Amino acid sequence: MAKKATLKDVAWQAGVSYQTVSKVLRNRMRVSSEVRERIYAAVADLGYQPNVNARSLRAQSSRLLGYSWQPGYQTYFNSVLEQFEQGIIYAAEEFGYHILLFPQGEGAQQAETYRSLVVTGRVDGFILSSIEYNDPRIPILQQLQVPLVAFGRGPDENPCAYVDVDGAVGMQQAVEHLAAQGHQRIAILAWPEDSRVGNDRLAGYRAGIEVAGLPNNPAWVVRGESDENYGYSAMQGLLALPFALRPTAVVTMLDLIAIGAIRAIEERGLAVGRDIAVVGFDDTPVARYLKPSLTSVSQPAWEVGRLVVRLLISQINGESVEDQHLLLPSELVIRESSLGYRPNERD
Amino acid sequence: MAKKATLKDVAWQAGVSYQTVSKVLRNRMRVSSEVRERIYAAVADLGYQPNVNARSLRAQSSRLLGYSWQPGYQTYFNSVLEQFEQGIIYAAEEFGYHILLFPQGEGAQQAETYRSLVVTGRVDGFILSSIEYNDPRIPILQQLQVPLVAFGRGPDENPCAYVDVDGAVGMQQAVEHLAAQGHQRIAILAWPEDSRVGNDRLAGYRAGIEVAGLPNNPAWVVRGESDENYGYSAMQGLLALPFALRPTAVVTMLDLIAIGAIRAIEERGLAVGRDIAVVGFDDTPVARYLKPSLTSVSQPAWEVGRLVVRLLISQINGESVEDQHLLLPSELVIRESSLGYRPNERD
DNA sequence: TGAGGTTAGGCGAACGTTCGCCTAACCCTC
DNA sequence: GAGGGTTAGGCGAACGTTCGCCTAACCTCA
Repeated sequence: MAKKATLKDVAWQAGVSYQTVSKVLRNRMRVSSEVRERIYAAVADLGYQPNVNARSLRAQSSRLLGYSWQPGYQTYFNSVLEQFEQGIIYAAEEFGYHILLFPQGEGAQQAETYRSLVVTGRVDGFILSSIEYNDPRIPILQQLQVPLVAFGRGPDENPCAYVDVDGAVGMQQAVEHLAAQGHQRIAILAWPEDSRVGNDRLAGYRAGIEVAGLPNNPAWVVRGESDENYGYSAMQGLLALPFALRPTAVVTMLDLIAIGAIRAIEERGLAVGRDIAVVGFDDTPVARYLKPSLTSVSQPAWEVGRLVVRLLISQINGESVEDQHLLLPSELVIRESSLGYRPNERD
Repeated sequence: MAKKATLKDVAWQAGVSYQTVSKVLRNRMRVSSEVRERIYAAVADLGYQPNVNARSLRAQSSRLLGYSWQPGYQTYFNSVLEQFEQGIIYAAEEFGYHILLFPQGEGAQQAETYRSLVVTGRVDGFILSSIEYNDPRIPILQQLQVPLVAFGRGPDENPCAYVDVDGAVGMQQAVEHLAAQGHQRIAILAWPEDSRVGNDRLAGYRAGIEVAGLPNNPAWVVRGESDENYGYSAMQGLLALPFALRPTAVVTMLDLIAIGAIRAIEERGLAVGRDIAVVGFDDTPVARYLKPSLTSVSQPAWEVGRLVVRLLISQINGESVEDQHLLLPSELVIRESSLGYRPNERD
């Protein structure tokens, strides 16, 4: 690796002191245009770029943001987290920051990891995703008094700065859309009760049912984990209901769950859309390519990422002016799987 | 954020010079046990941890590894990349390194990004994944003469250090396993010809066919992209072949493609396993939970990650002793979807 | 013409380490 | 009891920046 150019090399070549070079490059000093040109020429010639480690030392700021997520959480179809990651990376880059990766560890050792990252000056702040009700990371980090923004709402009683997607609005849109298509009995393949995200979406479902004045039946609320087989077996269960109780539409928590449900529907010889409408969640890339294409609720994950970084950097810079709690709407994307419904009297 | 303790603070409290503290903590100096204890006591008391930025500056090494991958590449079911990421993170941590994230950018601007990362001292080396035949990143980085290890083989003529999984062996195992189950006509849902990974696996398929002495038919090699619908429609095509030519087993490039194929099979009223065997690839978590559970070829992605980091750090430390080209075997995991075959004369 | 203001640029210090050399004290040993 | 080796620890310098103060030169205007 070739020796890297330093301020002194540039200064020598331009015939000025190295501190002057530093100031000129950062527009901290007025100089004659002749000197300025000599400096820029030397910079270009030597390919000079300031050493970030020296800068970090001097400025006591590494311009690195730690990103912690829960590996294996929604490990399939996690395109939302992937988009979020992209969003934070690009937004950070715009501010001259980079993203340092560290997965959420276990228990007490976790606290030590965070402390170490902070106290050694590795990172200037933290981004957390995969937040759940009583996320252990939040109190630990708050105690360290380090800038922190989460993707997702934490415990209501002690909120840290966050950006989140309001899954309820998209879910409600989905239900209202299905009602508008003539569906009366709409089921939901929900998540376990300890999922805050799941409960928010479920609330949107209930709101939609209420607004549309549709019947409500506890049998239509099924709970399970994030896998295709849950969708498959839960749908089988719904299809086994007596015909008069059998839902004609189902909304889900994840495209993958919807895919499982579709498999059960087709196996039963019914047509998705025409006989039973299916709505996914997250609008993953597959949704568009399925046949029939899958109606899904999309999350502005990229935008969430950008905002998270914006908030975090404003915290780092000590400008705590902005509102540190943002909620972005989710949005229904209508495709074939929820269209073309023909009420059917046969079993 | 509380003021962080420095060497000088520790030294003051222990009553020695700060350089002595530095040396004692790194076992570079013999001291009386009394002094040693005073130092450790002060460290514990103040919660001292060395400032990484100062260290980086002095050592001219940031202990940061850049990780570049292609976002959106195999964006669904990318559990292999996820496991790989985990592997590099944990392995790096063991060596006191961290992973810096930056997605593969576009074109010429890309080169500048790499150069900047190197020349500013941000990273000590690079890890690349999603390598394809003529990956533009490799020559750029080689020109920068920076330590570099890839997950995947690059161009054969100018190989950089890599760790890769030999997909051919798992694919061949799959074909031989299917042959042992009595299958005679085995199809493959392959990738486009410009995919090196795909071609390697296809070669494994062909080797398996040959070893098992099975018939070969160009119609049984279908190519397409990584989505569920490709699996679905390609399988429909295979099922539409005249009965005597119709494959009784199909191997695929991805579990997601297998899921699409399964959908087509079941829609046709055939049973996966009994009528038509299906084999996925990557052994994603879904494979286990599908019904029937999915036979799949698993890749030791976590292990690949560890080895990549090992190689990279040995390069950084200038110990170029190890072999810098490692190939790990993939392995067939047999589940229900490839068992229970009953040759069938009906159409 | 000389006091005061502006301008272009220099210079010392500091951020927190690590490295290598220096020194004082002690211990042998002949 | 003087010379030489070992040991415990000190000290200056350097890594590459940024920051703030300093200074010489020139300009202005009474």
